[in-house]
Amino acid sequence: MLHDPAQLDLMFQALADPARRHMVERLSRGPASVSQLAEPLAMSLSAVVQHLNVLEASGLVRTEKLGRVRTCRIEPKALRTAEHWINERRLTWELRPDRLGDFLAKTKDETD
Amino acid sequence: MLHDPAQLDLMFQALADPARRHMVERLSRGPASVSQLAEPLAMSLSAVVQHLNVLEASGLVRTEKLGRVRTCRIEPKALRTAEHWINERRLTWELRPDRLGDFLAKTKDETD
DNA sequence: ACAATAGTTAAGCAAATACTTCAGTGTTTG
DNA sequence: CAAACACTGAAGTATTTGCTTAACTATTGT
Repeated sequence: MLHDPAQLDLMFQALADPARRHMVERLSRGPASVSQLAEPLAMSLSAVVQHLNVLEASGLVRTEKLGRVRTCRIEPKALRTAEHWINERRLTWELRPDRLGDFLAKTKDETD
Repeated sequence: MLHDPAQLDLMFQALADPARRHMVERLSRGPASVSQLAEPLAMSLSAVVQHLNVLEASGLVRTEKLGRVRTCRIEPKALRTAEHWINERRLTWELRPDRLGDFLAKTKDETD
């Protein structure tokens, strides 16, 4: 389960845009067509398709075309990969011997 | 604990570059100076400073100057914010009533 | 068959990125 | 005090991004 730098580039880049995060957010509540994804966004359908291609290239979203409708869904495994990369760095820091005290204090009374 | 879109933009954008992830990775193992961060990277010190400014603007890294040395350290709270945004979307998807079966099956035998 | 629907593709453009080099600014050290 | 050190900032440049419009390709409904 090694982290491929190129895929991380694509995933974080994909998540760095508010329109694309909006699309991911929508898809987290269930599959949707391109037009459904486009509907709440203030931009052309063409722009939405381009964003969708970025998401698909990153692996965060998978799409499938049936007839004239392209149905999009989230790929939880990819989300998990991005999540995991961040989590590893955070824990490496928080579990350092000299920081462990701070960490335990924080997790105890959940002031964080 | 609402997610500020602009900050998420900056954080994911910051993480979308391999050099900046390398710097975060280094910093997760402990604080470092600018030159120490630059040492393993094949680019000018000036470029590294620019990357560092991106990281600092995103809130992922905090720096402090003492004498002529700028010491950089990771900001775990910011990492957690990014991590949390992804985690929320993934769980929203995985805990959908109609998907719950799949999710439970997967977490049970850890095939994932 | 015809029109409406759903999406795709290409071209073009302004703005943002990821560097470079070069010329500084303070800060230690000998 | 002078040289080395650790950055810092500005300017320039090539590439990438995030759109737009417009023309096009399939499907589906009447």
